[in-house]
Amino acid sequence: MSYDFNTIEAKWQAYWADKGTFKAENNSEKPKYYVLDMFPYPSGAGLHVGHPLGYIASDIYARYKRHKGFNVLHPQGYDSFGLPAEQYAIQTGQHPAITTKENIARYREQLDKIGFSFDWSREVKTSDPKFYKWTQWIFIELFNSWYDQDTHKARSISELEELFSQEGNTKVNAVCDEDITEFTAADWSAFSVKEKQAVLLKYRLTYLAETEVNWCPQLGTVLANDEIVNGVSERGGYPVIRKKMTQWSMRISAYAQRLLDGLHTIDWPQPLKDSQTNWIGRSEGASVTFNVKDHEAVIDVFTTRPDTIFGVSFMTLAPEHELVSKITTPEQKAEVDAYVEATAKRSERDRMADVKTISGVFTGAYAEHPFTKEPVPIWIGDYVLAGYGTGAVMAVPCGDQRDYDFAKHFGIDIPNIFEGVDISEEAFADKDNTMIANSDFLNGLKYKKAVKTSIYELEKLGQGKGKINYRLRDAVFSRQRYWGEPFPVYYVDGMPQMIDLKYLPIQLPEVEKYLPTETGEPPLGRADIWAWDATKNEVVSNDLIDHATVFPLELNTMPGWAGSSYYFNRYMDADNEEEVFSQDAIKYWKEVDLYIGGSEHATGHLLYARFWQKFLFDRGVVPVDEFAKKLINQGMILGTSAIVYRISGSNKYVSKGLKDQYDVEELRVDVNMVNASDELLPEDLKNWQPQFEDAEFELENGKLIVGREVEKMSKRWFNVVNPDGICEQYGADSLRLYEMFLGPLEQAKPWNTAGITGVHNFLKKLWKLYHNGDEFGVTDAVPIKENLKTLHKTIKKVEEDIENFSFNTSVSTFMIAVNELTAQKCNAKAVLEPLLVLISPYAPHIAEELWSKLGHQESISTASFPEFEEKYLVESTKQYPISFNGKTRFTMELPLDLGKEDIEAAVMAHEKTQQQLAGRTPKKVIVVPGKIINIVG
RNA sequence: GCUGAAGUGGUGGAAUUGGUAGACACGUUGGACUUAAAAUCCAAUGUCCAUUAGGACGUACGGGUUCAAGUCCCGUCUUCAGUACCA
Repeated sequence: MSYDFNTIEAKWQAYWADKGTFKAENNSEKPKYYVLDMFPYPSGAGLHVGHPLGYIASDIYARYKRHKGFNVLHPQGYDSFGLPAEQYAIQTGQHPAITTKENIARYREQLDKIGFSFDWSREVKTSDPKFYKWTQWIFIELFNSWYDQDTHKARSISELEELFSQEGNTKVNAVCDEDITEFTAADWSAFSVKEKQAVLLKYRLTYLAETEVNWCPQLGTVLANDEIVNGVSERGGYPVIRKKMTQWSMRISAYAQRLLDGLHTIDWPQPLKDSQTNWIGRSEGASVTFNVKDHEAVIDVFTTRPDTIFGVSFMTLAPEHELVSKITTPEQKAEVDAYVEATAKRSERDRMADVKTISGVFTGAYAEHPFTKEPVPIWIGDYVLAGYGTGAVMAVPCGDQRDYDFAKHFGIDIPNIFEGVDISEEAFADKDNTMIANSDFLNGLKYKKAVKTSIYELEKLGQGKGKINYRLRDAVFSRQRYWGEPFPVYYVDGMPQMIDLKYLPIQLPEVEKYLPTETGEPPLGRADIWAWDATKNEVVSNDLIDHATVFPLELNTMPGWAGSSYYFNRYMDADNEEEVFSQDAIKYWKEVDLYIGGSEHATGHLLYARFWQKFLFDRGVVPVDEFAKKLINQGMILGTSAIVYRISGSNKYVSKGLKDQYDVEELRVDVNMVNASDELLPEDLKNWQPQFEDAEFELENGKLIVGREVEKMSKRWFNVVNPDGICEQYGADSLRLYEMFLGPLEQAKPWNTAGITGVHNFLKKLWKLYHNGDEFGVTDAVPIKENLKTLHKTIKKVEEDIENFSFNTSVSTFMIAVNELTAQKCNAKAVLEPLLVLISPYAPHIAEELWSKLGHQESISTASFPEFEEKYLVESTKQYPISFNGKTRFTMELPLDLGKEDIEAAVMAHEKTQQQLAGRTPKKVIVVPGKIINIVG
């Protein structure tokens, strides 16, 4: 009976689906364990072999944990709102919901073939109204909250109103907009409803604000910082410009410090934590206020080096700074205007590409040094970024290289305030190893002391204070797109109003086209039925808008990260229609124990999800403030492209070894045509594409050998390998084993289909081990010692491997075990039965099949992982006495697979042992089979 | 520039964390079986010297610590990833 993997796999996949084998219960005697994958965006291209890598790893771990007696939650779903479906809709008119549905069906089919132990009864789709009802609800919760810096948590907005009516806003220490004016309790009660709403909006955790945004004209939308790569849009690579728009924003900056602190409590990869730390960008320093001479205006700057304040010889404002137009003198106006205009025109990309050119213009205005009262010239320069700090710097050329270069370039003074330091060539940025000089009260002080003293003196003057600045900006939450969550928001007299949970979800309206309108409004501006009747509480036709009872609805939609910021919690109670999830469910599952996914989400999804989790924690919705205890980034699987060499100007192809004799062009060809020896059959190439029909060949040793290149798996390189094909040809178990066998989970590694025969042969050998010819061959024979040694060594190794997530080495361990047991002619059930449980997480289908042949009625997933019994590994005790010439000379720890005989043989065989042992007791003996390597001590 | 990770056969990668370097697999070569192919099985496979026995050298490069270094320390080089005028 041969190993018929296609039949076996189809049989068990149907069995698992039918019996609901992997359905998790929300209560159990067993301890819980939650294993999660980052849910996929269902793209039209389907899965390639790189996509399931992380899913296979998490599936192995989930199945392992079930064997270890845990109640395992292992769900899957789809991040199904997004740009590609919308782009496709714009081009074809096809509704994105239809495209998305088709893509999901295709994904599901592909996923099912690999034999994952997902609990599909909990499936979520972010584009499903049943799901985005709760996305809208969380948005409303954010709207109804503010951040209290005294208690370090988000609180209900009604508590804030209470505070305002009792004591105004002067004592409230909230994270809020900067343009807050103070008011008393009396003022508050005198405010109109609209005025109150306007004030509260400045405090809410999600708020409307005129913000300068990254506008991408080609995509017709706003992009978040993490959606921009090298100054162009991540998707499409289109240029991005700065533009002011009224947008919803999320006050994530309120959580900057807690997002940093939380990193210490979670087991995530260090590089990922580092990039979040950099992204949040905490820096300690001081804010300093400079008065502008002959103006009412002041310039606030942030500096990390208040100790160098006496080294200030000029100030620089970002060209976009609001004071520029106010303070520029008439003489300088023309030059300044020209410069401002020039920088605005320059795209972000140009500005980044050229960081070396120094440019700037003097405004003609002067600020006053807070201590010396000397005039400080005010310049503008594009090396100062409007988006960081206050968009203005106090320039200390002797201590900062950029200020130094600027000063040199424009011939500005470079006063030296460092003791015994030469600054004739470059700035001195080293904080330590010097003392401050020429600085009045700071003279002779070292960095730390000087910082403290300078802040103290600034505070005395009322012109500065210690400050912690974060690079993290509030996150823009509006997108001018169709295929996203609609906001549950309508506008009365220009003020946003939330729609009550009772009437959610507010579903996406139908539109004729998915493009922005001619007047530049988002696609929802095309909807005819998109107004809110506040009496009937339903969406009605725009024609009915009367601004008394029927109002316009928000036209923007939410960004891609909205749904992915809490979906992991929704899985816990995915069908709940009353609540986002029940408190019972969330208190039982609490958080994700193991989260596996790509590192590209470091500063996007993973930061936003942590932010929402902390918010929901503050509001008592979730019991823990970090959503994932442990996270692993799986490495990308790369493609191994195949290259043929065409003699330039001809249609003749030469084998790789001959290419240097000619002037050749390289052409990528479909990797699936190439065999394990890099050989390509000329016939296959001729049949592949019409351009090769008449191809001629020059072979080496009768073969056409292709060149290889490792690069990202992509259609354009013809190096995409599809998992369905692999499953058909070798089976899902082979695919699963091979993906693990390729190398360490976290590492990037190239795919090469040829190598899969190794693991495939292993499965065939495994099958044979349980069979005797055509008969099932497992017996009740008593296992011999060697059998047990092999089994227990394998248990120990595999368990260690899984706990350490080194899945690649356990595949080798299985191969060794099966080879050994085959050589030992083992057919003992006592060995072969537990061995199946070990292999089952990796190759579940074959394990189920053999398990049922052993007479089990239940799925192997209910079996418990075998215990490792040390006694079969070593003869007696760990400290084993070694006798020599009839006398016990020393005891030693035995290597795992060595017995007493091995050691004694080694000792006897070692010529020098007698001399070495004469008169001393060795501390340690290094022994390998048949040989003593060294005696120490 | 900064931060992080890593350099081991023809290839992917092992190495109980300081103890036989190259497990396991691919590929290659030879052999068995077969009319043939596929499949399967057996053997060899780091480099160099030697007919053999055996020996020398070997984990990017140069030093060091140690009875013992791929592993620890110092210096150099290279590659990959992330980030970038952050005041």
